[in-house]
Amino acid sequence: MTIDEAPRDVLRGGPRELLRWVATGAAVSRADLSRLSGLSPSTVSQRVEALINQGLLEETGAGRSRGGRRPRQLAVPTGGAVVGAIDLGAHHARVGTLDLSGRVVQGRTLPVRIEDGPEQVLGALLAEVAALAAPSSASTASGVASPSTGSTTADGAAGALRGLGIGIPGPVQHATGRIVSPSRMPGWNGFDVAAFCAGRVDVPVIVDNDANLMALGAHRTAHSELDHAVYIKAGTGIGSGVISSGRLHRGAQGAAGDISHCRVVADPAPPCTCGNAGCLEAVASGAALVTALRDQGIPVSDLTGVIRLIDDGDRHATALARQAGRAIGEILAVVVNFFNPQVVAIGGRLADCEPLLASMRATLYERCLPLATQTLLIERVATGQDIGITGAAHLVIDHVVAAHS
Amino acid sequence: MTIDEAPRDVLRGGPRELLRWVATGAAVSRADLSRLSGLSPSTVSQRVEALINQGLLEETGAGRSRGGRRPRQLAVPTGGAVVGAIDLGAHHARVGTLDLSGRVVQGRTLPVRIEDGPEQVLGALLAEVAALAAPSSASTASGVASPSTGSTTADGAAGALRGLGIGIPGPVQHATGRIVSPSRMPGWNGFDVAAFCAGRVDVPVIVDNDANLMALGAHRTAHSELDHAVYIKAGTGIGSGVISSGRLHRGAQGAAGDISHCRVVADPAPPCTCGNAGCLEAVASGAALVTALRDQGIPVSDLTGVIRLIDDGDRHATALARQAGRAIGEILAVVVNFFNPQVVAIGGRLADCEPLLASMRATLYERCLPLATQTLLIERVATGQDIGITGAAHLVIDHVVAAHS
DNA sequence: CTGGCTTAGTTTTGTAGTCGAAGAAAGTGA
DNA sequence: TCACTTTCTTCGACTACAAAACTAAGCCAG
Repeated sequence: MTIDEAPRDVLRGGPRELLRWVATGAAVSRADLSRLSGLSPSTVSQRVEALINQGLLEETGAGRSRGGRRPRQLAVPTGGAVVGAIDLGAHHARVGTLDLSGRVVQGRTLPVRIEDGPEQVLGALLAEVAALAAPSSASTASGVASPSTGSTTADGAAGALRGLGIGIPGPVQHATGRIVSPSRMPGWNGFDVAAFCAGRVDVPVIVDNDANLMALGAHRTAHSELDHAVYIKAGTGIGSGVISSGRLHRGAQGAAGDISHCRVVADPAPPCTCGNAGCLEAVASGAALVTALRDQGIPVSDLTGVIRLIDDGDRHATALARQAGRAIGEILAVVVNFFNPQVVAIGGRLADCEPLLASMRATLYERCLPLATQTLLIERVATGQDIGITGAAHLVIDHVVAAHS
Repeated sequence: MTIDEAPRDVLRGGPRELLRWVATGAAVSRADLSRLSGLSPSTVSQRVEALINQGLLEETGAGRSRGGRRPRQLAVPTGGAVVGAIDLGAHHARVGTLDLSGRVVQGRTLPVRIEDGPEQVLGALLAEVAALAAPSSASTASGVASPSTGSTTADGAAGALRGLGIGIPGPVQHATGRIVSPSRMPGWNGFDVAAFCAGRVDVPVIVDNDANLMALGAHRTAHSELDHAVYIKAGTGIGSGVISSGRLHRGAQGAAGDISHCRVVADPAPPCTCGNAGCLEAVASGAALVTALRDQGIPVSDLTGVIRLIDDGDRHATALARQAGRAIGEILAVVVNFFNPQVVAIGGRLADCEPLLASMRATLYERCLPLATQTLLIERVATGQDIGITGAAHLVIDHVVAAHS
C-alpha cells in the first residue's frame, strides 16, 4: 500500500487535531476544544460525537464546575486501537506501539545489523511489532522490559493494529516507499520497504526518512504552534527534517532535508562514503567522530564511547565535537538564512553533546542575518528515544483518522 | 494599509485562478475552466458570472464548435481596472500598470538614486504610477516610450487603480511593510514603505522583497504547475525567492531567501558591506564584480560595463564571472539538498551571463545529491525586465480579487 | 432533412460543513 | 430562592460545491 498525499485536514480543527488536544491534556471538554480550535461549539460537538462513534474518544464522567454546568470530560480510550512504529537506526531500532493519540504504549530497543540486508532486518522488526500488538504481548514478549499499559478494553477490537510507520536512516522516496542510494545501508539500495511490509502485515504502511519522522514528532509534541521549523538529527549519520507552514516538507523527490553530503570547509577534508570529500557527514556525524578519533590513535569502540570521552572532557574528542558543531552550524546558517524558520532543534545522540551544541549555536549567530536569528529558537529536541516512533505514529494516524471520518 | 496574510483561495479553482487561466489563454470557455479546475460546470458558471459582474471578465461572442454547441468565449477586458507596480532596483526602477490578469499595460524604466532616501525616491515613483494610471496617461506622460494599449473602455471606471505593489531590493518585513537592515540602501533602515505609500495613494499597498516578487512572477507565469521552486535574483545584489507548496515562502520574519550574506570560500575573502568578509554578495553580486575588476585595474563604470566585458570574452571578467557562478552554486547546492525543489531559476541582469550560469550549473551537479538533481530543472528566468512588476501585480491582485468576491 | 450524437452551458436540487442564536442542563453564590 | 455562569445541544440559515436534468446549439449519417 502506498500513500501519495498527506491528508489536508490535520491542521486547524480537523478531527485529528481535536484528538491531539484531548490526548495532550490541552483540552478536557468540548468547550475547551471550541476555544482552542476557534470552531463553534456546535461544530465541535458534532465532531466529538463522530470521534466517539469511531471509538477514538470517550466520555469519562463529569469534571469540576467552574461556576456553571460541569464539563463532560473527554479522554482517549486506553487499551484501544494502536499503530505500530519502527525507527530504524544504524545499530539499533526502536520499535513500539502507540495509541491513536500518539502516546507510546509499548516501546523497546533492539540491536540491528543493517548490513544483514532489508529482508532479514525488517522481517525481525515486523515480527516484533506483531508481538507487541498481539493482545497479551506485555506478558509473553521476551527481551527488554517495557511498561505495560495493556489493560485490554471491554468493547471489541482491543489493541487492534491500525497501521504501521517506518523510519529509515537514508533517503526514501516517500511516494513509493522505496529507498534510494543510501550511503550507509549496503544492500538496501532500491529496496521497496512499503511493498515488502505490506505483504507481511494487513494494515497501511507508511515509510519515511528517520529525520523527517523526528521532525514531525518533535513539531507535533513541542512546536505545533510554529509554522516553520528545522530539525537536525545528528547520530551515526546526519539528516534533517523540515516543517513548512506546519506541514512536513518533503520536496520534489521526497529527498528534502538531506544535508549529509553538503560540503563544509575542513582541513584535511576527510573522505566520505559517498565518494566525495569534506561532506558534512564525513566531518560531523557520529561515524566520522569515531573514525577521526581512531585515526588519532585513540581507541573507541563506537559512538557511545566517543560521547563518554567528550563528557569526560577528553581534549581530542572535545575538539572534534567543536569542529563538528561548527560544521553543522555552517550548513545550518545557510539553511536559516534561506528558510528563516522559527526554530532550529537538534536531536539524535550527538544532541546531548554540550561542546557540539555550543559551537553550532555560536556559528549560527555569527553567520546568519541578525533578522533571521533575532527571534530564532535554537534548541535540543526533547522527547528522547521515542521521538522517532512518535513521529511515525503521527504520520500513520493522520492517514488513518482522516480516512475513517 | 497593511496586509497580514496571503489569501487562501488563490490556488485550486479560486476565482483568481480562473481569471489567470483565461488571461493566459489556457481556457477560453466555461467548459475549459471546468476541465482545468476540476470544478463542476455549475460551480464554474457561477464563479464566472460573479467575475463578469465584477467587470473582471467578459464574454466575447461564440467560438468554434468542436462537434457540439459553440462555446461562449471568455476574455479579460482590455482597458479595464489596473494595479500599479514598482520594482525598485539599485540604480533603476521599473514602474508599470498591469491589468487584473497580470499582463503589463504600461511599463517604463526610470533612473533612481537610492541614496536620495525613501521619501524622495518613493515620492517620484508614486507620482509616476499616478501618471500612468491617470485616464489619458499614454499620451501625456513623458519619458521612455511605452507601448500604449490604453484604449479606455466604455463601461464606467476605466483604468481605475485598484492596488499597488512594491518590490524593495533589501529585507522587508512583509507583515508590516517595513525595511529592516538593508545592506545597500543607506537611509532606508526601518522605513515603513507601506505606511508612507498608503498616505499618498488611496488603494491597498503591498510591499515585499524584490526577489520574492520575481519568484512569484516567474512561478505564476512559467512554473505554476510546480510545487517547490527557488529563484535567484543576481543583479547589483543577490537575493532569492522561495515557492513552497505553490505559495511564496516568507519564513518567520519575512526574511526567507536572503542568502546574500552566506559565507562562501574565496581567497582572498573580499570584505562585504555588512561588515563580514566572504559573503556571497561580496563575491558574486554585480557590485562585487565591478569592485573586483576595478581592483585589477580594469576601468568599468557599472554592471553594464562588466557584462559587456564578459560578452566580449575579456579574460579577467570571465574568470570573475565563473568564480561568481561557483559561489552561487555552492550556496545553491546546500539549498537544493535541503529544500529539494523542482526547479531552480536564475534571473536578474547577471542571469544572461553565460560563464556564470555554466559554472553555477556545474557546481550544482557536482555538489548535490544525485536524487535531488535527477529531475531538477536549472533555468534562466524568462520574462525579462517586467518579471518583478508582474510578481508585484499578482500579489496585489490576489489580495484585491479575493477581497471582492 | 431529420433524428441521433456531441459539446456547451444553465437550472434545480441535494449534500456537507460551518456558524449563530436560542435554549436546555447543571452548576455557583448571595 | 433567584440571578448568573458555564457547558452543551438543537435548530435554522448560509455557503460551497456537486449531480442530475435540462436547454441550446452545433455535427454528421443515413
